[in-house]
Amino acid sequence: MATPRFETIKAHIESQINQGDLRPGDRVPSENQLCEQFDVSRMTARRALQALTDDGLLIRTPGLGSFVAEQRPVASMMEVRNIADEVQQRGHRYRAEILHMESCPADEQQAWLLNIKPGTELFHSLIVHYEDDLPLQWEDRLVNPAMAPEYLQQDFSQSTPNAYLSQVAPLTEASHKIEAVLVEEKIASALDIDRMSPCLQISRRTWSAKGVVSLATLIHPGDRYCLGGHVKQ
Amino acid sequence: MATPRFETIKAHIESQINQGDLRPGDRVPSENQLCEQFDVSRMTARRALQALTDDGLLIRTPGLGSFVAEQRPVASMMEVRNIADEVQQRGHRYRAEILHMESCPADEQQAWLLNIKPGTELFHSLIVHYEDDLPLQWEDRLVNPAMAPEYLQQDFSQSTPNAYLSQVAPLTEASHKIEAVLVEEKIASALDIDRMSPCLQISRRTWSAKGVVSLATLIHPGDRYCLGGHVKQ
DNA sequence: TGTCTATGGTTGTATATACAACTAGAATGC
DNA sequence: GCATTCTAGTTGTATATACAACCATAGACA
Repeated sequence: MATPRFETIKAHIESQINQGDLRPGDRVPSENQLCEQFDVSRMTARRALQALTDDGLLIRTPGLGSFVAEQRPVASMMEVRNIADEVQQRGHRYRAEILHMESCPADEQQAWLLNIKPGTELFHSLIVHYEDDLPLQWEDRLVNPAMAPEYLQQDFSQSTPNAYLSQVAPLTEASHKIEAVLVEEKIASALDIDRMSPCLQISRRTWSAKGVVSLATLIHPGDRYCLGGHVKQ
Repeated sequence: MATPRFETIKAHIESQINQGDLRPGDRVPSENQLCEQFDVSRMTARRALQALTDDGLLIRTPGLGSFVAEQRPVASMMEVRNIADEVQQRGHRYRAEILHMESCPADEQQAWLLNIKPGTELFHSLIVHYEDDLPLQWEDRLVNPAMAPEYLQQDFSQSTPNAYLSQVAPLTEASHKIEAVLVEEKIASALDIDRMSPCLQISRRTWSAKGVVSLATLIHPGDRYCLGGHVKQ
């Protein structure tokens, strides 16, 4: 039983939604219809629909049926977004300045966080992201070399580490911490702000199926960036 | 079938975890043990355990059993949490100082945000929340009087507006904005911080089934509070 | 015409059962 | 003593079945 049957059914419906064959508001086959279509028991069909509901793709109503959710689930701010896309979606020009990019041995804490042995070489990048000519984000990132061996060879002037890493090691898990901080002089000058202006600091650890991928500290000037989100139910 | 049986079992285990009868790492009764204990079928017991796993309270391993998760899941920051519960869960004493509590006419913008007519009387509260004797949150809240007519009569020295509102108008939707800011002198002194120290400001609009309930601005000293979260898949 | 009552279809809950995959520890054989 | 095999217990998947709660529609009835 390589992939469970309910996963197959789930994937089938999910792809129909993604490809537009099923549009928001459309009715999805009922549990019994799926039973016949895939030759499974009702509990199995049900499990597929339930999983899609948990993911926010479907809305099920007793007596009525299952329908494709009107609003695709809003990217919670927990979702790891790509700042280049964000900037371009706002209609501005994105560019990045790479300050630092090298391999260095992991100290005790870094090793623990990345789940590697202390002293192992890890990758370190330091990048400032710009919206037009205004610095928008300071990105300090440590990368588990086992997960992305080619990391240092990438060109991050146009793409972003985020985009690259999600390609080579699709993330399955992430933890975040969000704080308001003041920053040291080096960062302040890179972001072109006063040392006394408050910044939003996001510390993020990401996992792929095989383990910890990366450790990132993202710092935004408080007056140029905020996090937003909208949740239903 | 008022409350499903699996909900009962889930609640039972959840309370055991919350009360410390079951500690992180502890083993939870197996599916079969729960079957006997609650006189239900295995699928029902299983469903309770599965729900707890989805909530991040348990970790289940084939061949081994189900165990209380080491890390209590951090509420997604999208989730509207009750600061009183948060403080008490950390084992500290919660108290609140009510600075202001009255009804006043809605101006243009407030009316638009609360979806009421300009000039309508709305409720306004200003509360500082303490962890032990340290100010932890400045809460400036506007409430749609149609949703909670008794709002001004409540005693918020022990409970919180949050808790009260979620009782009288269970929320179905919320939108958030999170920023890093500096605060004015009045707020700084109420929070007992320097005017130059960065703060985390959360602006939150909440809906119930019947419409917009409330508009809150929450301000936390940057060095005393942060938002955290962990997402899987 | 309008109201009420079945009826069929849907999801929600629950049971009893079966087999597969995995783990730890005990029993066995060398 | 050591490695291997077996076994009991656990979770994961799947089936077949049953009844309850809910909804929209069609039909009966006034």
